[in-house]
Amino acid sequence: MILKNISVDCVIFGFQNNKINVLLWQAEPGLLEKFLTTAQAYEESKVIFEKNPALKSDKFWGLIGTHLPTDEDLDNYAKKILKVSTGLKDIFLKQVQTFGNKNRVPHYRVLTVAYYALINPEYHNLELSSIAKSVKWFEIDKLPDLIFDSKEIVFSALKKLREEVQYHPVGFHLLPEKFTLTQLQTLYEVILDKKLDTRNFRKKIQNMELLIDTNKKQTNVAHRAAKLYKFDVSIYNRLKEEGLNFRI
Amino acid sequence: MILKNISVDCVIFGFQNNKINVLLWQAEPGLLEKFLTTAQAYEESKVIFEKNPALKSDKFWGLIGTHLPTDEDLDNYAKKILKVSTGLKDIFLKQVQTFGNKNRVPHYRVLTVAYYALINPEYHNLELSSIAKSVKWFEIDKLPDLIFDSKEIVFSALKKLREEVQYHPVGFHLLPEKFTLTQLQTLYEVILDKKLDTRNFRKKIQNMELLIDTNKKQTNVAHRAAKLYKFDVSIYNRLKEEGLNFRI
DNA sequence: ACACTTATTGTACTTTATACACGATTATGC
DNA sequence: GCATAATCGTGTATAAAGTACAATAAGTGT
Repeated sequence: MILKNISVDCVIFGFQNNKINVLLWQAEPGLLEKFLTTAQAYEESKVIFEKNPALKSDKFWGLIGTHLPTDEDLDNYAKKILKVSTGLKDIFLKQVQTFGNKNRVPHYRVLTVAYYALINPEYHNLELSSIAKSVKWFEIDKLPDLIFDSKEIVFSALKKLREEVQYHPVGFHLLPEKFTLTQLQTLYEVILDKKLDTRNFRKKIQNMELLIDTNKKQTNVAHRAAKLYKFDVSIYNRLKEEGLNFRI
Repeated sequence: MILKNISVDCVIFGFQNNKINVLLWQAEPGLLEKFLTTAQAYEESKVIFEKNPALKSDKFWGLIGTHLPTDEDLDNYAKKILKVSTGLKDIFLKQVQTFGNKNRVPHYRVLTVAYYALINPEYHNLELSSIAKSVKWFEIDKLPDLIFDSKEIVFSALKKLREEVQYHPVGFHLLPEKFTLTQLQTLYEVILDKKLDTRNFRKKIQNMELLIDTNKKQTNVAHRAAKLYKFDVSIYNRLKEEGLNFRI
């Protein structure tokens, strides 16, 4: 059984080509349910799709999500959706908010609990996902038309990420395991939409003592190779508890 | 019609006797609905109560809230609940998160969208509320047993308030229109659960240029009367946009 | 006048933020 | 092998903000 009035949608962020990207899909009736839940829920979900022509449109992209089954915990179901749509587990995932205006979706009443996820580009394995054919990355400032209020949800999630990144060490989930200081700086610049001073940025980061020099360097770059760093997990965990100040 | 799987609950915070207080009630079947919605919804809600003996218990206190009707916007309905339960409107109100574990409420499946509200003690007019007889203030560290996972919801809301207060000018909603610097400091001390240095606190606040001296003083106090301040609304609004840094 | 209670204020020191520019290193093309 | 192109990596001086700390002022009540 599914809860017809409740959907769970994921705003999946990636960081590619020095841009924030969002993973979207063209909803195919019942596709997610096939991998996530029971045959009955699959059928129920197809009925909902049939009744709502707007949902079937292949002209519109939307957020990856589906109705919540009665026998699933909310947070955990969001994790499952991520697993099915990216092929990955143990991804950073956080609830954004619940959208519940009465006319946000035509013809039927549904509340959407939105989550956002951050994906490390090193482990993008979309080929391994169950719905690989229907999904695609879009740069955040080049989004296509989105169905219903999905664009509002994306930008609410982005706003939340932007706030979060200033006080908690979350942005790091968007980086590969080993990364350069320039990558880290660019990530912050992109999320905060602000140019940062390199020397001051490095001073600040290094004062946190969060980074460990891996003694490795970039290879195959046509310029001076940058050092590669990784995170000190124990300090990372402490900062996650205590918060950090990255209002720059 | 009401959405049987969705409830909206409000964690209403007040600041009295130098303590954070929470407004709770002993749910009476259909009471809120009577004032909020249609006769039909009232009947439906009573049926839900009848089917779930735990909901009728008068041994337990709980959060003020009810099921969401199909024809109400989510955020707006939370506002209505506040109006009915406190007699006040234009109250600070913010969504906390949605709680959706499958077994959080016995015998039926319900997601709770939680909000928190901050009430200015000057305008407590609980006598004027429609459900005045069933509600009561409790100090946050002397809560009674709460029904279901309500206590978890209260502390999630408190955590959210505690985070919010460090970066946005929200705590001020808990103060009367004119207040002393000592009141303001105590408020921060209570929310952050931390002793603050008076001189440094005042320096910090006054650097924000947020306060206006009303040229009035406390009366009827058996000691030197403190000056009364109010907020500069334009600077308050600017800080609401830009954020502030109150990590002390 | 005196005791009692809370309000108000300043300074020295430490830490953090900001503004700013050039030599070092690597791959490539000639 | 050497010039070029591209990015990497670093230091210092100044300003701003945070921290630690305690005496005097202004009311009320007796």
